[in-house]
Amino acid sequence: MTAGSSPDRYPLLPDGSADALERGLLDTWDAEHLFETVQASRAGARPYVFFEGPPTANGRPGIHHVFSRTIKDLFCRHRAMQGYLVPRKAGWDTHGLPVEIEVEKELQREEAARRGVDASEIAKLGGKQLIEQVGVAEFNRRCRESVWKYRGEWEKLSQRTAYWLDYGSPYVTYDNSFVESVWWALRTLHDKGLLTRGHKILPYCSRCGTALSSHEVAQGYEDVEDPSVYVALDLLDEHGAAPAVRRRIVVWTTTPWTLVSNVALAVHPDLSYVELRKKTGAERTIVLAEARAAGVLGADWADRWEVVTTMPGASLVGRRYRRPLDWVAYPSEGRTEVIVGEEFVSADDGSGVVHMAPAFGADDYAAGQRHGLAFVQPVNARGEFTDDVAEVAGLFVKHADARIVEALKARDVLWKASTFVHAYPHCWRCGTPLLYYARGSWFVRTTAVRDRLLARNGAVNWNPAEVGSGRFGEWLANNVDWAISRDRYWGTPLPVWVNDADPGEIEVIGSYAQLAERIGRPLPDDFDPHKPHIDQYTWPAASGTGTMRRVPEVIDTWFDSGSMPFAQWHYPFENADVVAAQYPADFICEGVDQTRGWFYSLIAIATTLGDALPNNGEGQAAPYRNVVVNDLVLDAQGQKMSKSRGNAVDPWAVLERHGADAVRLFLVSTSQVWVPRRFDEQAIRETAGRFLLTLRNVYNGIFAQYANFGWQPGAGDPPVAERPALDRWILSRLTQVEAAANAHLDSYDATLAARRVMQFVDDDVSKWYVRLSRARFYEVDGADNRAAFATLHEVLTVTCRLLAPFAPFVTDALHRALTGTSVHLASYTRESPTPVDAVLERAMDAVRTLAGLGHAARDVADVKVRQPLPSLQCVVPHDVVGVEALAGLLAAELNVKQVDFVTSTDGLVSLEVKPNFRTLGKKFGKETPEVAAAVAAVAPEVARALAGGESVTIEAAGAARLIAPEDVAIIRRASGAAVVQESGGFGVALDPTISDALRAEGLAREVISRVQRLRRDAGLAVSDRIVLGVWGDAEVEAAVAAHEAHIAGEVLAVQLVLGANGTSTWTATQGGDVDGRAFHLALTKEGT
RNA sequence: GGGCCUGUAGCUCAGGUGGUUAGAGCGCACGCCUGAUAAGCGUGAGGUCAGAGGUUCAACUCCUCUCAGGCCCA
Repeated sequence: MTAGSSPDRYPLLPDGSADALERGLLDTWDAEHLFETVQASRAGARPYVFFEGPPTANGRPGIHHVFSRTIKDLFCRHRAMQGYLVPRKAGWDTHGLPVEIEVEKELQREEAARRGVDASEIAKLGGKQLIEQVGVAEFNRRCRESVWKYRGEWEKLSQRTAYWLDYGSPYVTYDNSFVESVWWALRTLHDKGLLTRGHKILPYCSRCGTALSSHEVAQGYEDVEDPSVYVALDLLDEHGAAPAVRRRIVVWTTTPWTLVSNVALAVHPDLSYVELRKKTGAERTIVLAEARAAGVLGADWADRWEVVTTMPGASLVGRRYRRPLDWVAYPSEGRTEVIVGEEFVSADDGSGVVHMAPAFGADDYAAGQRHGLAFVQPVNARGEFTDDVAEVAGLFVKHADARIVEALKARDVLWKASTFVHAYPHCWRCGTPLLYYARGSWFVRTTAVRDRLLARNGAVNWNPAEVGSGRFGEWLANNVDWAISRDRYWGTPLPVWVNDADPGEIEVIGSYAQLAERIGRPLPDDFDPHKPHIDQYTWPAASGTGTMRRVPEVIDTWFDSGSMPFAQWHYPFENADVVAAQYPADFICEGVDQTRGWFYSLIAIATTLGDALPNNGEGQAAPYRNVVVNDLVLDAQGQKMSKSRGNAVDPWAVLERHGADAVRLFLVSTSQVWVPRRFDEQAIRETAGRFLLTLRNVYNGIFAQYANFGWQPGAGDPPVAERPALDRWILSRLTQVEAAANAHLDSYDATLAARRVMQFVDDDVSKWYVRLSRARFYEVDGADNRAAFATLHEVLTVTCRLLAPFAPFVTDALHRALTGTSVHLASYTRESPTPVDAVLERAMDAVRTLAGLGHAARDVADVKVRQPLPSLQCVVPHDVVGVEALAGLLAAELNVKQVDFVTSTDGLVSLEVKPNFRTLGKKFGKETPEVAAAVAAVAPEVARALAGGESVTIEAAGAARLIAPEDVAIIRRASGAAVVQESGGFGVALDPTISDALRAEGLAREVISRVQRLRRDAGLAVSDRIVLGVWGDAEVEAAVAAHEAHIAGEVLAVQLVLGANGTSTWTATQGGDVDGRAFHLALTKEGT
C-alpha cells in the first residue's frame, strides 16, 4: 500500500441523510447561480422549446406535482446537456372558478362569524348574493390575492425537487399584458367568424343563479325520489292526421315538467320496436322498444298483448306524433312533433323512446342542433315557468310536476306514473336540485376547423401514442363548439361590446389602444381590465342609436392557459421575434386529465388563430411537437389519493425521508409514466434507495477510498486497448448504455432510459466489474492498478452524466468529487466513446453464465468457495468465441486451479439436438410436431454431423426429410464423473476432488479470512502492518507454513510467528476451528 | 352507455415481427464472502401468463367475448 499523498483528492460523500446532502447542494447551486450559468452557457445555441403548463397556486402542491415536474425537468435537463438552449419560463394560472370558490368560502366564514351562525347556513344563501354584498371589486381584489396563497410553497417544492424553472419572470394570466394578448386572440377569432353566440346546456342552480362546473356537480350527487312517468302519445299518419284507429307511442321521463317544452321524440335506429295490440281489447295499439315490453307492461305482457309488427327504430324516424301538452306555442322556426333517430337512446330503462326538450338537456340540445328542432324555453333564470305558460306560471319547475301529471291524466295521455330513487345532482352550496338549462353563451367555432384540428393532432408525437389517437383524437373527432363564456366574476373579461338598442351590433375589442380610441380618451394609469372596472367603458353605437356596453361574461380560464404560447410574451404587442423563435413547443408534459384541458385549449386556439401566429400556417403542426402524458399517482394500495380519504402523501415528509433523487428515480423508473403508479415508501427504499446506495458504495467504498492513496488520471494510465479484458468489457458496456439511454430520452422514454442505466450500475458495475476487480484497487502504482482506477473513474463519471437528469443531486456531488465540475454543465454523451466490442461482451456474458453454473455445482458438491478445487470443464454454444481468454477470471471467481473449454469432439461432451420450430414450422407445416420429435431423437453420429454444419436426411412422418443445420440447436452436455450443471447450451463439469495440497491451500485461505476479520474487529486501518501469530492444530500450522508468504502478503504481516503463543502481548487474539481442527490467531499492530 | 388504459411469481415489473424450460428485482429459504462491512455476492423454491372461445402445425403474444381495476366522457 502506498501512502496517500493527498488524502482528500476524492472527497467521500458524507454519511448523513440524502436530505442533508441535497440541501447542501441546493446551497451550492444557489451560491454558484448554477441554473443561470447553465442557461447562459447555452446562449445562442439551438433552442429546445419547453412550455410550462401553469398551475394554480391556490392549493398545496402534492406528490403528483412532483411526478409531472420530474418528467418535465428530466427531459429539459437532458436536452440542455445535449447542448440545446432550453427556455424554462414559469407561469401561473390565476383566474377561474377554483379561485372564486376559495374566496367564496372565506366570505362565508366571515359572514357566519358576523352573524354567529354556522357557515353551512350562510352557504345556503347562494354564492352570488354574498359576492354582490361585498361587491365585485372587493371580491376580485381578494381573488387576485388568494391566487398567491401557496406560491411560496410551490416555489420551494420546485426548488427542493430540482425542478429548474425561471421564476424570476413568470407569466401571470391576470396581468394586463397577458389579458391584452388574449383579447387580441379573441378579436382575431371574431374577425375570422369563429367567435359566435349560441346556447349551451349547463347544470344550473336556480337559487344561486349560476351554472356549475362539472367538478362542482360531482360534489353534489344525492339519492332522491323523483317521478317516473310514462305517457302514450298519438302517432299521426303520413298526412299528419290522426288515424282512424288510435296508435300510440310510449315515452318515459323522470322530469314531467320538461314535457311542457317537448318538441320531438328520439328512438335508437338500430333497436327493435314492437307494435302491440291488447288481446281482449279494441283495435288501438301501442309502440315501444321490444326489449322494454316486460319492463313497462309486466313480465307476463305476452299473455295480454299480441305483437302486430316488429320494426327497427329507423322506420319510426320521421313519423309525426302529437305532443302531450300544448301549453306553449311553438316558435315559427324549427321542426316540431317529429320522431328522430339518436344513438344515445338505450333499451336499459324507460320505453326505448326518449322525449326531447332541447332547452333542458344536453342530449336533447345536441339532437336539436342535429335535426333542426325548435327551441322552447318557457322557464326563467329563477327556475320558474314564465307567464307564457298560464297553467303553471310562476311555479318552480320541480314543484309543477304534480299539476302536470294531473293534466296528462285529464288528457288521456298518461300511461302510468310512479316514483323511483336515483342519484341526482344538487347544488353543493345550497342543496337546490340542479336544472339542466340552456344558457346564452359565446362559442369558439372549433367545429369549423375540426379537420384541421385532426390534421395537426396527427402530426404530434404523443407518448403514449394511444392518447393522441384514442382519448384525444376521439374527443377532437366528436368535437363540439367550445363554450368560452362564464357567468362569473374573476376571469379575463370577454371583450365584446353590444349595442343595448340592437343586440345585432357587436364589436370585439382587440387591444387597450383600441379601447382608448373607442372611448375617446386614454386609459388611466391604473387601468384594470377586470370586472367591474372594465364595465364602466361604454360609447355611443356607430349606428347612431344606443350605447355599446360590454357583455357581462368572463371567459373560460382554459382559454387563458391555451393562449400562453403568445400571451406569455405579450404577443403581438411585443416580442414578435421571441415568439417566432420559440413557437411551437418541442415538448410539453402534463397529466392525462389535461386532455380536455390544456392539451385541448392549446391546439384549439392555435388552430383557430392559424397564421396569425408565426410558424403556424396551414399544414403546420400543433403548438407542441412532442407530448408526454403522465398518469395518476395512487397510494400504496392502488387507491386514488385524496384529502377526504386521508391517504394523500405529504411531499415534504417523503423528501425528507428519502431525498429528491430517490423519489424522482422511483417515480420515473417504476413503470412507464403513462401508467398509474402506486406510491409506496417501502418500494422507494427497496428500489431507488438501494440503487443509490450501491452507486455511493462503489464511489465511497471502492474508488475514493483507494484512489486517495495516490491515483489520479494521468499519462501513466494504460490506453484502453492495453487494459485487461475486464476493463475493456465494462467500457464497451458503458458505451452501449450511454447510447441507449440517450436514444431512449430522445424518444421520450424516460423509464427505459433510467432502467437501462440503473441495471448497468447494479449488474455490470457493482455485481461484476467491481467485485472481480477489487484486489486491483489495493495498490495504486502498477499498470494493472492504474488501468482499474482509470476505468472506474471513467465509468463513474459517465454514469453520473447519464443519471443526472433523473437524480440531479447525488450525481452532481459525485461528478464534482470525480472531476471538480458540475454534472449539469457536462455533455450528456462523450464525443469519442470507447468502441463497442460485441465479441468480448458476448464472451463475458458466457463467463457470467458459467460462473453461475459453477456456483450451483459447488452448492451441489457442498464445497465452499474458499476451498480450491482442481478443475472445471466448460461447454459453450459453438457461436460463442473468445471465452478462453477469460478463463482466468472464471478460475478466480470459482476458485478452481484449471478451467478448460471442451468441444463436441471431446468424450466428455454429449450432444443433444433441439428442434428449431421457427424454421421447421415453415418447412413442414402440420407435420412439424412429428418431424421435430424425429429430429430430437437422431443418433449421435447424425447429431455430430449437424453440429459440424452438414445437412442430413432423416425419416419422419412417413417420408424422408432434409434437415439443415439451422433447423436445430445443438446442446453440448458435459458428462463424466464430475458434478454437472447446465442451462441453455452452457454447461460446467466441476471436479470436486480435494487433494492434500488443495486442502492445505484451503486452510491457508481460511486463516487469511479469519485474520482479516480479526483485523477489522481490532479496529485496524486497511493499511496497517501487523505481526501475526498462529498456533494450534498441526495440519493448520503446516498449511500456514506452506503458504506463509502468501498469507503474510494478504494480511499485511511483516512477521509471522508460527507454532507458539510465546510471551508476546497480542493486541487481539481469537480461537476457532475449521472442520474440527482448533487453532488460535493473534496479532499486534506493527510498532506497538 | 361510449372511449382509452391495465390485468404475467407473495409484491413491483420485463416479455420485437406467434416457435416449445415465461424472465428480473424485492421479499422468502439456504449458502457464500469478510480490504464496499449497519455493505457485497450466489443458489433455490414460487406462475392454469384474469377467464372463455376462435385462428394456427404452434398463442403470454393475433381475433372475439366475458370478468375485475383505473382514467376520461356522457
